[in-house]
Amino acid sequence: MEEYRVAELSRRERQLMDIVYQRGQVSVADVLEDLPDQPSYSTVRALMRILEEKGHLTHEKDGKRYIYRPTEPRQQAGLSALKQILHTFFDKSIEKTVMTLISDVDISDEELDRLSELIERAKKGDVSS
Amino acid sequence: MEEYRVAELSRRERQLMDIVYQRGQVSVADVLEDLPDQPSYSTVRALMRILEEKGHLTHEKDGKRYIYRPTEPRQQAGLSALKQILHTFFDKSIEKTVMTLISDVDISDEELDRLSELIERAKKGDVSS
DNA sequence: GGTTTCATGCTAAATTTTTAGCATTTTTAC
DNA sequence: GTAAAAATGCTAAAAATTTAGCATGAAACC
Repeated sequence: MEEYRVAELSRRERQLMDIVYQRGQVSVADVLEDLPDQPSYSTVRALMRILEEKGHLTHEKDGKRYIYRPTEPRQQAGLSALKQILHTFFDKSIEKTVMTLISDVDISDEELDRLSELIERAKKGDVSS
Repeated sequence: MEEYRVAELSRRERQLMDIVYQRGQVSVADVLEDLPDQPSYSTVRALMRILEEKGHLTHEKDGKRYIYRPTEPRQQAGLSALKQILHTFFDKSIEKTVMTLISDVDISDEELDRLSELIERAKKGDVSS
């Protein structure tokens, strides 16, 4: 299986893969719906085919249309993306990253509580995700 | 000032901006050094100029060469990048994101401790970054 | 079954991106 | 000051990406 390397994707390809990962699975119509500018149906289909050729997508038939899914699992692709950002913007520091998350992104008290628990469990060596 | 929207960058442009953000400031030679494939000096310079035209970079003279910096601060650009990833891969959940960070990225016990403190302080309403 | 609808398959043109060459300018060294 | 070295400025070609058109095939409706 081809690994999902966002760095190797073109602008549009990246945009489509983001939609695919965000939705989990998509039809061409779904993708078109999420694109802020709307290229033609043909355009999107051509790109989906290219992404499939490159190994980033697979499809199966659902009635008369294709449903596309990423070949690399969401969790794994998300991890790669996070690592990239850690390296580029946060000196590979998880601390700096989490700091930014909890101070600059809206977060509820409940979520903070769950975060505490998460970290306490991690301290005890329970790192099941 | 032009906001740094990674989604609007081409493949190479993104690659260069990543190097700029990772290093903080760069000369053309620095960038060239960090590129895995090495295009010509002219090539990199042309791209830096384009990025400057688009408002993502500025330069100042250092002796006889240019030193480029991002116009948008690193912290802010990092936040945008994180938000994008949260949306695409983690259903906008900080919890899911941090879970991935602490379970799938190498992290020391000391770092976990500092993370705890960080979150405890945030709970008390201290969100200074 | 025939027709309509809605999807894909394939191809090629338009545009954008990426690249490098050569001229020019600025600094450095003598 | 002059020459050499090392940078930038500008331009245009090559390559890749993005786009859409038209042909074809499958499902839905009557």
